[in-house]
Amino acid sequence: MKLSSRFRYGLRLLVDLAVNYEKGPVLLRNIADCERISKKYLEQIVITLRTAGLIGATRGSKGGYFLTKDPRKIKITDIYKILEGPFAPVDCLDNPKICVLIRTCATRKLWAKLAECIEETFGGQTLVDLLKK
Amino acid sequence: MKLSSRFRYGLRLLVDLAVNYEKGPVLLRNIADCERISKKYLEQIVITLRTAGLIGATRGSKGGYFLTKDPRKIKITDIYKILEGPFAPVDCLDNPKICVLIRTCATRKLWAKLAECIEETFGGQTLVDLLKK
DNA sequence: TAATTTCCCTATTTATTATATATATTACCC
DNA sequence: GGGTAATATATATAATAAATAGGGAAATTA
Repeated sequence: MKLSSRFRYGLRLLVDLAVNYEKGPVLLRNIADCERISKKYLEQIVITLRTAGLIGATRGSKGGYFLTKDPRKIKITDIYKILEGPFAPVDCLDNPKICVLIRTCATRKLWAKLAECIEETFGGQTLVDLLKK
Repeated sequence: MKLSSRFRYGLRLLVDLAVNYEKGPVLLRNIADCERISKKYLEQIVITLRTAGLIGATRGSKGGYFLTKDPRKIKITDIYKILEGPFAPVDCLDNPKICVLIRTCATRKLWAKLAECIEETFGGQTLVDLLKK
């Protein structure tokens, strides 16, 4: 089980924005260089985050991206849901219909437990909690 | 974060073998039909499990696959390592060299915590623990 | 010997991930 | 207003991984 780089990159981007919170918008180019990520890939990720309302943008010179709310109020679990999807490690947990074998499935409970544990690991942590290190 | 179907299928296959433990070898064809999995894909998975020493096989008519040891002694974590790989949700946890940003990485600790939690979820559970349901 | 089944090698399809290209739109500043 | 710098958007391409498929060799049973 690996985290998607979509989520990893997105999270790091948000950390960068958190550092610069209230210091004005941050250039995507800078983040891409700093984090060694393709700027074009970041653009895609940024769209998702903007649609979700986590970040805003201003265009033109002196433009860039910024958090729309206090990083103390942005939970890691929210970011996870947006970029990584549901916590369930298998699709059939949330959509029992897609599996014919639900009744006899010996592993279902284990997957549910796994989903819980992942969510709990993030606990109530927010973006600022990541900065404290 | 999703589990690979490689691991899910492999685990279900092992559960089937556990049910038939000491009742003689099980046909791959039967498992494939039962579990609605491509037999050819199962063949690949089975090779890995056999190489790892978890299962054995006999060819020819009346042949098939079987567990090489008591299902009470086969831990889920072992199967995970064989089919899914390390518990770390990112590669840089086990191989710090592959990432240039280790020193400044704000998320590293979180990933370590996640790896632990995944391992602990499986706890000491074995194949038979899955059957009890 | 014939039937059955694993074993093994290779090819193909499909899906996901990541990067690249090109153009349009917006905002700032002189 | 015009130039420049940045995001916005759509699409194409490349790279990688996941899953399926084919065919035949080797072993086992009867």
